[in-house]
Amino acid sequence: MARTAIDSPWKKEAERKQERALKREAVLAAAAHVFSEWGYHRASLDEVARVLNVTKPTLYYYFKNKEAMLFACIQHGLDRLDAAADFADDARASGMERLVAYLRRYAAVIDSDFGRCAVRISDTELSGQSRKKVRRIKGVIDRQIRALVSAGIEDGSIASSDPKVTAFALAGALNSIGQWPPGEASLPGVKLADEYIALLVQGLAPR
Amino acid sequence: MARTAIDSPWKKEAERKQERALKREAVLAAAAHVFSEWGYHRASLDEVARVLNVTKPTLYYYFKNKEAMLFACIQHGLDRLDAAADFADDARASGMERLVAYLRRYAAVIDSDFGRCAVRISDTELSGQSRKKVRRIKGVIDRQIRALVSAGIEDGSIASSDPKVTAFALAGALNSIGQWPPGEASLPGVKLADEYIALLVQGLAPR
DNA sequence: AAAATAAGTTACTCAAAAGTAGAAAAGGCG
DNA sequence: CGCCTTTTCTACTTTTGAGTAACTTATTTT
Repeated sequence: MARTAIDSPWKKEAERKQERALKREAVLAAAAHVFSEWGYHRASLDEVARVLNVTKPTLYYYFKNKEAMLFACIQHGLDRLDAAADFADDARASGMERLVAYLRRYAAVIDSDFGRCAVRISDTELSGQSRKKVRRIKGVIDRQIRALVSAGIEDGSIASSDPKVTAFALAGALNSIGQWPPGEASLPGVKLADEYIALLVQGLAPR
Repeated sequence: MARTAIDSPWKKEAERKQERALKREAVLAAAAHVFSEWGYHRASLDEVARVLNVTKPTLYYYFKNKEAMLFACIQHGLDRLDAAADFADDARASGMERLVAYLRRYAAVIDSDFGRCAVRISDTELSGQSRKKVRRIKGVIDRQIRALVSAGIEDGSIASSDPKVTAFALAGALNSIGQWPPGEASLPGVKLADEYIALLVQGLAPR
């Protein structure tokens, strides 16, 4: 008779590892929520713990320290922004179409706790190596946007004199969505993002 | 023989009051510089004092506490943004022309320490009455932009479906100029602002 | 010259929040 | 059961920086 997978102690260990990973993620989500609401310094770990119905030392069982939590939050947010590129890889679409698809996804990410962390909290809060990593990912994202702008210029779907500045301006405009205090908006995030993007695409001047 | 104005004790008192006011302004400028560079919480008053070649208690001779300094910085920045409206009162100009003039001035203010303080530091750092005042001024500025957008819609120089959202998006896009770390820009602030504004006016789509 | 006032300093207190040591549950496993 | 590992807690220590008390020095006024 074969041993059942359920009875295997190895399985149990994997399960526990998974539970630990889930709890770690829960800590991270709570941290992202509190950080993005209060800012990094005003956010206390006691508050993060309270949200999770645990005590502060428990958090330290999952993360080395407060900065490690912030780094993980920002990195996760940036990774999701980076992954927005997957929405822009339709080879048949024009540069403009791909850019707009990218930006819509980008805006959706920013309208989340991790996105707000990535966009609103200065990377100068991080020290040394972490800051370097964050800056690298930000550079990757910037180049993604720039590449889409350039592609649009090439195929004639976008007019821009300077892809670098345009990319920064686009990111900056969308990032400002993350500044809206939740509730102030009075518009669902997606609707708001579409209005922003429409402005950026069409411009203020009548056509 | 008449007593000379120079010997008048009253004159001297006025002079001293003026010197005190100048010093207070110097403290404020130093605070704005340090706050906008490090953020409110990471900025220490010891650092502000060091910049001025004095010691921390001296600062308390000019301001009640750290929050009062922040409030004054933000208020001053917002007042200058508000005053940008003076650049938009040419009655012969179209709504679009007046809006662009306003935005150019707005961007110039943001590219200063006080502007960066006003735009980057969350008003949730302030408590009670101060926050209320700041929010009021922000509301005034928002309505100024919105009014210009509406005027442009009326006279046909601006195309927009929603002045409220458009005003927010414009402010958000320009505010992001304040996020550029000084030096990263590699462009003089004015040039950068003009590129931003050109994008907002013309849009990405070719005409 | 003496008194009063302004301006600034040294040397502290105090509070808040990060981070830690070590005990205590909780649960699996021989 | 009794041992071992994992997880969490209580009860601290430590650090940082805001804020203050009380003294010193310079200046002005009477």
